[in-house]
Order: sequence, then C-alpha cells, then structure tokens
Amino acid sequence: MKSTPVKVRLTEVAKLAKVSPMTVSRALNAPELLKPETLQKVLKSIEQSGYVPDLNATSLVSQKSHIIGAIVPTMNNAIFAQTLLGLQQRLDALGYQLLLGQTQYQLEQEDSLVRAFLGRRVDGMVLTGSQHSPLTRQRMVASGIPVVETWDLPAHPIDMVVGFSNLKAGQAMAEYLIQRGHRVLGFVGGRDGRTQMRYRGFQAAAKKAGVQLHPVWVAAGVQMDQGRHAIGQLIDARKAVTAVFLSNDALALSALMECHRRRLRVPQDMAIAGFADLELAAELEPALTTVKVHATRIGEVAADMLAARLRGEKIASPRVDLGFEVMARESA
Amino acid sequence: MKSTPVKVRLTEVAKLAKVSPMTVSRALNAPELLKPETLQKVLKSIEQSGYVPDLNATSLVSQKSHIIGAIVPTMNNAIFAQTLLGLQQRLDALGYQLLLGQTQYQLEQEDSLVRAFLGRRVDGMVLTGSQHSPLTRQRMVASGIPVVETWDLPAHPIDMVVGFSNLKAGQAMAEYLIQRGHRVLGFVGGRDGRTQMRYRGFQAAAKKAGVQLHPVWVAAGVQMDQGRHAIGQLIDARKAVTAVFLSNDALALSALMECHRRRLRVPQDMAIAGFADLELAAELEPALTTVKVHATRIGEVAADMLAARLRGEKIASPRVDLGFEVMARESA
DNA sequence: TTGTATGCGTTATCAG
DNA sequence: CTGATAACGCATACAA
Repeated sequence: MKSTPVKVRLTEVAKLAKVSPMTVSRALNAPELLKPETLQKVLKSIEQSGYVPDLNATSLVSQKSHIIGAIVPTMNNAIFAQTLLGLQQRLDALGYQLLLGQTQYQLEQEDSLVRAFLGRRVDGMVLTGSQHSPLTRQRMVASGIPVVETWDLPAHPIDMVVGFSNLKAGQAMAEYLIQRGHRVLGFVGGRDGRTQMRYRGFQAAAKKAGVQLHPVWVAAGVQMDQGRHAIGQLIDARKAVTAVFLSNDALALSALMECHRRRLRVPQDMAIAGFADLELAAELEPALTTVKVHATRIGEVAADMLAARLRGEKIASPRVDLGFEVMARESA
Repeated sequence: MKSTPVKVRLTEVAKLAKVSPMTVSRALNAPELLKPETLQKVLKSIEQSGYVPDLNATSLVSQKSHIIGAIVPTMNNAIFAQTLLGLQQRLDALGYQLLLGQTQYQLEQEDSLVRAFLGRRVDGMVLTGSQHSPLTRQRMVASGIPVVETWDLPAHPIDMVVGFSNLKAGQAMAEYLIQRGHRVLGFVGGRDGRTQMRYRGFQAAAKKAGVQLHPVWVAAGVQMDQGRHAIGQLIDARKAVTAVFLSNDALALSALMECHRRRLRVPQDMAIAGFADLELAAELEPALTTVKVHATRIGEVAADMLAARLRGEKIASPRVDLGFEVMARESA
C-alpha cells in the first residue's frame, strides 16, 4: 500500500519556510552564507517535507553527473567482482555513484554500453582490458572524459591504465614450474585477450627452456567444469604432462578435484596452478599455487585516478603497474 | 592524448541540418513523423557531429530516468553477483540501466544509498533481504516508485517480493540430514537476517526430531576461512557432531577441505552441507550437498516485476516464491 | 544576508 | 510535416 507520492521540489520547501528557492538551495550547498536562524528554518522545512534534491537537474546545470560508468565482462566471476568492490567502495567515499554494465565478453555490447553511459553524461569511465572496438575508442576519446583501462598495460592506452603485465605473469608461472623440474607443461584458458597474453608469456618461457607445451582452449566466459574436462583431456592424451597452468582459479579448482577423482596425487603426479588468487585458492587441499593480482586494488586505484583527474589534478603517472606475485603453495 | 571535446547538442545538429531542434528530436524519437528526406538529412548531421542525446535532460522533462537502483550486501559474494547478473541482463533488454550500491552488511549504508538513488530519480529499486531501517522503509514508500525486495518472503513487504523461504530451506536441510541418520548436528553461519531464518528452520526441525544441535556463529560478510575454523571448533569440542550445515557454499568448501586435512572421510566421518549451489558445489570432491536457490532467476524476476509495473500493468502476484531444492550429492 | 533573472538540454504542446 | 514556446528542477551571476 503506497501513499500518494507528493513531489516536493525546491519551490515547495521554499514556500513552507517562507523564503525564496535560492535560499533553500543555499541551505544545502552553502549553509555558511545563511543567517543561522533562516538556516534552521529552512532545514526544518526540508525535514518536514522529506525533500530530496533532484540530481538530474543538478547535473544538467552543473554539467557534472557525479556518476562513473564501469564495464566488466561479467560480474559472475569473482575476480571482476573484487575489482568492482574496490571501485565502488572508493567511489562511494569520493561521492560518486556507479553505473554498471556487463558485456558477457561480447565486444558489441561494450559499444552500446559506452554509448548509453555517455548519454548519461558519466564523469568518467572504467573499462576492463585494452581490447576495444575502434568505435568505442573513438567515442571515449571524443567524449573528453577521463577513462581508466584495467587489468592490462596496453602500449597505447586510451587515457589512463591500472593493471599488470599478463605476459610477464604467464612467463613467471612457466619459469616457476620449470624451476620445479617440470619438462612437459599444459595450459588451459579462454580466448579473451588477457588470457592470450598470459599464454604468450607462458609459451615464451617454455620455448626458452626447451620445454614441451600442450595448450587446451576453452570458451571465454568459461564454465568452471571446463577445468575438469580440459585436464581430463590432457591426461587422457598421455603426453606425459606433469604440470598444468589454468588461466583462472575456478578452472584450477575444477581440475584439482578431477585429479582427486582420478586418484592422482597433486602435486606429485600432477601439479596444478591457477590464476587470480581468489580467496578459495588458499582454502583448497592441497592449497592452490596461483598468481596473485591485486584485483580489489585495481578498482581502488582506478577510482582514485578518476577522482584526481576530475579534481583537475595532474596525474603523476597515468600508467600504474600493480604487478603480480606467484603464490607458491602446495599444488605445484 | 585527447582532442578538445566539442559538446554537441540538439541545437548544433539542427544548425548543421538546417532545421529546428524539434525536428532533430523527432528524428530520434518519432522518425515516422518526418518527411523521409528531412529524416535522412538530420540523421546524417547526427552521424557527422557524433551527437549523443543528454539523457539527464530527457529524464528531467520526461520524469523518467530509465535507471533502476540495486543494493546488495556485497558483490564479493558469488551468490549476489549471480542475482545482479540476472538483473542487469534483463534490465538491459528492457532498456534500463543499473545503478549499483553495496552496504557491506551495514544498515546505515543502505539508508544513504537509498537517499542517493532517490535523488537520482531512479524509476525503481531492488533491495536485498527484508530487514531495513524504518527510514529506508519510509523513504521507499514515500517515493511511490516500485520496489522489489529479494532473497526473502517477508510477511509485510514494502511493495513486491521475489525470493524463497529461508526458514523452510533450513528446515528442509535439517530433515534431510536427520533422514540420513544423523543425530548430532552442527550449524555454521553469520548474523544476518536471512541466515538467522535458516537457522530457525534448521533448529525447529532438529528439535522436532529430538536431535542435538550445536551452532557456531561467525561474522556477517564472512571470510571463507571461517568455515575451516568453525568446523575445527566443532570437531575439537568432541560433541560427536556427525553432520554440519554451513550457511553458504564458500564456508562449506573451507570446511570440507579442513576435513580432508584432518583425514576425516566425508561423508562417513563428517557430513558437510552448504547453501546456494554455487557452480563450485558440483565440482568439489566429494560433490557438495547444498540448497539450490535460483539466484540468477531472482534477479530476472525482479527486473520483470519492475518493468511490468513501470509499464503500468497490474502485477498478477507481487509475491513470487521461487522455492529451493535440496541438492543431495556426495558430501552429506 | 537574501532575492531575481536566466539558462542547462531536452520534449510536450500548440501553431503554422 | 515542421517550427516556436514553455516547461522540467536546479544553480550561476548578479542585484538589492
């Protein structure tokens, strides 16, 4: 049961307090300019009427929406959820709101989201990755708003970047596995750009060490159970693979469990490594060796970069490399 | 490197096409009213200028923002991420955008988010759970916009509801475990309202069957490793607990792994049950017995309810019970 | 210290 | 079929 909604504007409050609309506006935005008594009077009227300023109108006149748009492939992946968590928390503290879009790994989706967000006159944008359609790039540049690309360190960013080198991360994991004595490696990952970069790094290190490498490709925006199937495939192929790097921890979990099921000892019979260092990585038995990537921090830094730019500050570095860390645990 | 952003409005496009601003507006919103030639001319100018309509202005005059606000405890929990996934996908199809907020399980946060969203003149709201401060309830009712509460089936909803009975879900799991022969049960969960309801149902069923119950309370917005600690506590207490129900799958995973670590066989020495049926539940070894709750569907239904209401349709049922399902797998 | 006029970028409405 | 005018709710700039 809802009461008839009475739309209350500045004018209504003004009448109630017997002042001009401008005085009400000032009570909210520059209270120090008002005589204490009038301020009290106005605040009381605001309270009584339940007035909530219309931010659309404010945005229209101030030319600032105080909204940041963010686009992720999917939030149904803990790793992007973490970045969004950091982003949202920081934005909240900075007085910005978050408009969210998901592409489900479809590039066209990004185009239409970018357009919609620009229509909303977002003050800034956060994009995931560095692979965008020419149209998206063009729109972003033409808009003139600050843009942060995340999860990567492209050579030619649209504007600002916070991330890490997926190439080096893949390389580091290969080197770690090789140093642990493995001579036949497996790789399992999707077809998205960041995973491809990890593979290239992994491959380069394998080649350099003269080590064999067997990749298995799964669909982007993967179902977790692809991990199980992919490692099953590698095992059944009898290529003598002794260590597999899966491009995210969810896949790695699935693969690890498949090894248990097949009574393979991890890491003795098969070493398993993941990517992301989700919370679950440390919980697994054996604990998962993986690459930690500071997902939450990426979101926080993105928010800070945008905010600094919106305050008109010069950004010390428009390219922040947060690095990564190989978390050597039990599984590899 | 950014080019100087040229703000292009309706007027600019109109000048370019040598028509009035209204004609441009019509080219976008009611093209059938225009003479084909003028339409072509205008569309060309729009294209050339890269014009993107300012939706803030549109919202101001139309009194419709085409934005839906959603508030979740945290998106760093796969289960809410799933609901958001469903919500966002459906909203996108319906032409609405998603403004997102997280409370981190803090009630005051909800108040301030609701206020901010109302200021943005969202067309509708999606809330998580049914426990809200009086202020939030009051604001929601006073706003007159459609509101959907999710993940619960409160007796006195603010407006519309989609969810399931947490009480019955808890009860069903207890009955399942009891039927499997367990006589001393453990429960691990947080202090949030929905978990409390699950506990009440679990407790009621235990009592009815004359079965012992040992609860362990962990912090809301729990860290996953609380699962490990909690079950360790139950085991060390030597209360002869043979089955533990953890209020989410993440906790259950952690508990399950702790059992492996202690060389307890699951389910023979200790049965483990979770809640949510996250993707990982089926992947675990042994596969996790849990309660499936249709998280994605909750988001979809919420979107549909809002959209129907915003189209002015009568909602057949403002209370949708999506139910749940005990997924009997190997762990219990 | 407070009030008045004006405009932000669009669309509803009414004329032509 | 197209254009002129007046709003939408607020804040900037100036006046009093």
